Formats: sequence, structure tokens, C-alpha cells
Amino acid sequence: MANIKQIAANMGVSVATVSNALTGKGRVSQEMVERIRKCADELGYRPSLAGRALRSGQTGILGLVMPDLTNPLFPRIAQHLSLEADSRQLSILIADSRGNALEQSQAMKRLVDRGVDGLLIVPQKGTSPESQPVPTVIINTASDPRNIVSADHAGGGKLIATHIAGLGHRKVAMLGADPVSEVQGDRIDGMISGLAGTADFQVFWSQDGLGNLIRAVETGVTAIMATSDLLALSAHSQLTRAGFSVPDDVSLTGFDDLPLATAMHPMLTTVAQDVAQIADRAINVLTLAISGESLPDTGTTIPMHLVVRDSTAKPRHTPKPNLTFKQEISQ
Amino acid sequence: MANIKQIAANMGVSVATVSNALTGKGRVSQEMVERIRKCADELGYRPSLAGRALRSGQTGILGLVMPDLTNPLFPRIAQHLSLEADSRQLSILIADSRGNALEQSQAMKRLVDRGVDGLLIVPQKGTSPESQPVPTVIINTASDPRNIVSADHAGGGKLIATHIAGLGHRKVAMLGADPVSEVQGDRIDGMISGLAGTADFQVFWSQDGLGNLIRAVETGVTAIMATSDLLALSAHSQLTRAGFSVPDDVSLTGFDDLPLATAMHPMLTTVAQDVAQIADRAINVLTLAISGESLPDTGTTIPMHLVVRDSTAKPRHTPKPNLTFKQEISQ
DNA sequence: CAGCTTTGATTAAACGATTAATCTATTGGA
DNA sequence: TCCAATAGATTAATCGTTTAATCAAAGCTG
Repeated sequence: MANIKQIAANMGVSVATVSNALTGKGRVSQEMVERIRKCADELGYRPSLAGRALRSGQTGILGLVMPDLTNPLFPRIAQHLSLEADSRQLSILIADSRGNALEQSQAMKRLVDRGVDGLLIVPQKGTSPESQPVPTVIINTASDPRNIVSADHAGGGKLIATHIAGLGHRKVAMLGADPVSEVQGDRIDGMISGLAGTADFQVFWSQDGLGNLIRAVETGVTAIMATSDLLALSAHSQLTRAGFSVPDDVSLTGFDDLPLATAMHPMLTTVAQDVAQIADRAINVLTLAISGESLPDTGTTIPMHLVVRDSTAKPRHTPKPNLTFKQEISQ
Repeated sequence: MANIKQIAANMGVSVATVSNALTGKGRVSQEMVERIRKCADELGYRPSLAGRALRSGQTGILGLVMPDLTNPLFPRIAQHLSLEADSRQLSILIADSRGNALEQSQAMKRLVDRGVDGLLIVPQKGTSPESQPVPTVIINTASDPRNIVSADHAGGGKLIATHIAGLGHRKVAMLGADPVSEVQGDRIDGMISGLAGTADFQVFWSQDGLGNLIRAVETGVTAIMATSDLLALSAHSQLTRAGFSVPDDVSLTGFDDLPLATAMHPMLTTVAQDVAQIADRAINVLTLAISGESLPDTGTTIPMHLVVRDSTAKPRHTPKPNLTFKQEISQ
């Protein structure tokens, strides 16, 4: 492996001159710069990141901590983050916080020990990652005060609920996976605000089983809004078993626009987040913070957009609002 | 940030003694070792990986190159790899080869420039990653001669086909996504061998559309074996549209056992790979290679296992084999 | 032409850890 | 008592890069 010293020896100059020529700093004659560049090319010189890191104190590596790498959204986030990082000559080290706050904090420490210049954190549900000795960008949801960038989960919920309400549904259900999750909470809050009082609603959690949800459909619910596509698929399978057809008997919506949304039949109406934009913003803010700027004290939320497909339709018969059913949240 | 020099100053000894005490090398009195350890703890000393890397030439970082980070299997691979790496004090840098061989080779180069000690490559379909200056472990399929570790895709295909044949199906179809993929090719080859001549079969590719597949069902195919769960979901939705019921009219199988396999209705019979074991083996071989051992000249294949659920059943009526249909491979 | 600035290069220190080589007591053996 | 062996520490070099400080020569000004 060629190093700066060998180039210097080859050219009969000092290492400082080579370094200056290659980095464009200091004072080196134009002619010398070109000769050194050429020589470096010929020797296939690649600067040692270790040497540079030692000298500069920066590694050019960012740490990414995900709550659970099997989260279906992880691939897309990782991909875009990796793309953005590449274009800035940075690399991304991954870590899994394995479902609990302790592992999350250990993962963060490991990455810091590794010498990452900054941290990108998608926090564990219901946790607030402690502050670290390196700049940290939290990717979560707008309602988290420590959040730096996020999709507008509440806005997405509002979009989908407005769509459902606009179709004329007057008795609807929301389906979440875990009430502890801020993201899902915000999505549901957004849905509620999107209904704008035009429909009765009830919230179900899949951890309690889907039986109650099916019973609700039997008693007149005409639309189900799930907080994830996978959950929507589960609901769809239960509805099918119970003899209900989507969207004829019940409209159904998801969240995130995963590949399965278009593989299902009917294809799922859902809401997509602009992961590329989130990644771009996250890396931008983080690199600025690394170079000394202070983190913004208020988070950016990236709008979501509605993807209307075949799983939503006008309700077959719009039942009269049932007052005993109104605004009640199960849990 | 505390460094070795500060500890040395604090204790009134030389840096060499501190280093020796902390790494357990050289000759240091037991008592001194303990005092130095204590002092290091108190100062919150973390060794600088950059310093160590510069001296030793090793970074403790492995590079992971995936063909497409949105590959549904990526999360699980990444998770287990990350777990195994952690337990060996290693970290994982990710890179995306973005669907083409050029980007794949660039990603590999970037990682090497970054100073990774070794490379884990899940190759782009139909490509053979060129050799790199660091040890490289290729995770692919057994039929790839450069492969070091893989799931037994052919074996998995055989398992599922044996299951289907055992149920009594005599006219079946395979559904793949891309004929260029070695993995899918091996899965299908395995299926064919699993049938052991007991059934007629035909192979379809989703890129040609699913119309031909449906027509095949209309003309008597009673089982469809897909090379991925997502593909199975697509097939299911088309079957439903065409009025066929699974598994009453057609049996359907997937591959990989993704979360959607249990969210579907009926729950999907599929085949699962032991990603943990693959990750373990991959990292083991790689770390050995990094420490000087030579790579095994023959790959290890990790067995898959069959997960029987509700999407497969005996055929309703076993049609007579149609000889014109026999052993013909479309595409 | 003396004095000053500018250009183009070099010297040497620094980053933090590891380690071969060296040095100094101390212990043991004969 | 003297020499050798050994334990326990130190010295100094090294990994590859950056950069402040320095220096020599050339160019410019009045």
C-alpha cells in the first residue's frame, strides 16, 4: 500500500509538500501539484483513513441506531441514508437496539467508542435516548420534543382520514399495534383530527387480538384505518375469514406503502413517507452539527402523501351514527 | 477524552506500562495492573480506535455489501450479522450496490478505502464480485463456485416440492421473479428435483405478468410454488380475482417466511432459512481469514426448513397428467 | 542596492496506541 | 561473594497524515 512517504521519496520532496499538494492546502507550485497528483495516481495511492482520523479527530463515519433492524421501514431508511452519506464521503455503521432501552444506550456507546462523528437515532418506542458526546440527530415523530426530523405521521393520518370521511364513512375504526409507540399514537391522533367530527370512531390494538375489530365491523363499522400495511394485511385476512369483502363491505387502509401494499388484492390505499427527503435532511443537519453548527431547536417534519388504490370505496349503506359508540377509545 | 498519556501522568508511570497493563501484554506487576485499571475506569478511559488502527493496521470494521438494501431479507441478515459482529467487538459498515455490477464494485472499493478488515458480500444477481485486497466472504447460493456460505436454496425447493408432491399434486407450476437470479434458479431446480418426476410442471416468471399462470390454473394446475413470499402474495391476489380459492382450488407456497406469511389469509406454507446460522458462519469464516487462515475452498450450505401452514392442501381432484404439458419450461 | 514581501519548499511536532529493545534492581544459585 | 537470571519498569520508534513554524530564494519597491 502506497503512502505519502513513498510518494515523497519518489518525487524527491518532503511529505509535507505531498500532503499540501494532495489536499490543496499550503503553498505548492502548480507544476509540482500536477506532478505529485500524477505520481499518486500511478502508485494507486489511497490516503489512510486511520492516519487522518488520528490527526484530525474525525473518522467520517456516522452511527445509525435502529430500534429493530427487522422493522419493515429500516431497509428504505438505511438505503437512503447510505446514499446520502456516500455523496458526502461518509460511511454508516449500523447497530440494533434490540427492542429495549438498555441495549439502545449500549449500542450508542459502542458506536461512540468506535469513533463515529455523529449519531442517527430512530428511538425505541417510548424511550428518550440520553445525550452523547457526539452530535445526535433523532428521527422520530413531531410530537417528540427531542425529535430533529420526521415524517409528518399525524399529517399522514389526517390525509387518510379525510379521504375516508370524504367517501362518506360515518362509523370507522383505527387499528394500531402498540399504544406505547409515539409514531402510531401520532398517526391515530392525525386520523382522529382528519375525521373532523364527521364520523364515530373506536381505536383497537392488535396486541389484544383482532376479534373485537371484527365484531365492530359486524355492528356497523364501514372502514378500518391501520397504522401499518402489515397490520392492514392481517386485518384483511381476518375480514376475509369472517366473510367480509374489501372494499365492498369495509374499506381498509394501511400506512408506509410497503411492497406488499401493491401485492395484495385489493391493492391497498395507504400513505407513503418521503424517506429520501428525511434521510437528506437528517444527514444535512448532522453534518452541519459535526462541523460546529448547533442543532435546530425545533424539528422538521416532512409531509406524507396519500396513495389511493383499490381498498377504499364509498360505504354500501351509511348507518345512522350510534351515540353510545361515540369518541370512545378502547385500550 | 482521557488517553493513555493522561493515565500514565496520573499514576507517575510510563505510557508503555499503562498500555501493557491494559492489554495484558508485557511484564507488569499484578498490583500495578490493578491500580492502572482502576485509574482508567475513573477517568472513563476509552482506547482510541484510530490510534490502535494506525498502529495495528486493523480497524475492527467489516463491510457489508447488499445488492439492494430494500431486499426484504436484508433486515434479518443485517440484524444477525450485527449481533454476531458485536459479540466479537466488530462493527459493520453498510453499502448498497444499487442493482448493478458497477456500483457493486465501487461500493466494495469505498469500503476497502475506508479501511475495513474484511468484506461480506451478497452479490448482485448474475455477477461475480472481483477479488479485493481484503478477505471477502460471499453469501450466495451453493451453485455459485465463489460462494462461501449460503442457505441451501435448492434443498429448500426440494422440501417444498416434496411436500406438494406428497399431498398428491400432479400438475404444478413454479413462479419466479427473475431468471437471472442464481438464488431463484437454485430454488426452482430444487423444486424440480423434489417432484422426482411424480408431477408435471411449468415455470413462470412474474416479469412476464401473471396472466399465463392463471391460465395454467384454469387448465388444471393445482399447486403453485413461488420463489418468494411476496410473489406468493401477488399470485394469491390474482387467484382471488380470478375466482380461485387457496388452498381449496390451488395450493400456494412461498419462500423466506417473511412477516407477511403469517399476516396473509390463508397463512402461507413456506420455507425458512436460518439466517442466524448463516450470519454466524459468515462472520466466523471472515474473522478467521482476517487473522491469517485461508478461506475454505468449498462453501458451506445451511439447511432450510419447511413451515407448513394453511395455504397447502390435497388437490380437490387429481387430473390425469396431460402429456403435452410435461417438463416444459417457459421463457 | 538595501529592505521588504511573496513564493515554494522543508522541518518537526502532533494525534494515541503498541512493542521491541533496553535498563535497573532484586533474587537465586554455586 | 560473585554472576546469571528474572521481574518490572522505561525508552524510543513506529503507524500515516496534517499543519504550524521556519527557512531560503526570488521578486518588488523606493
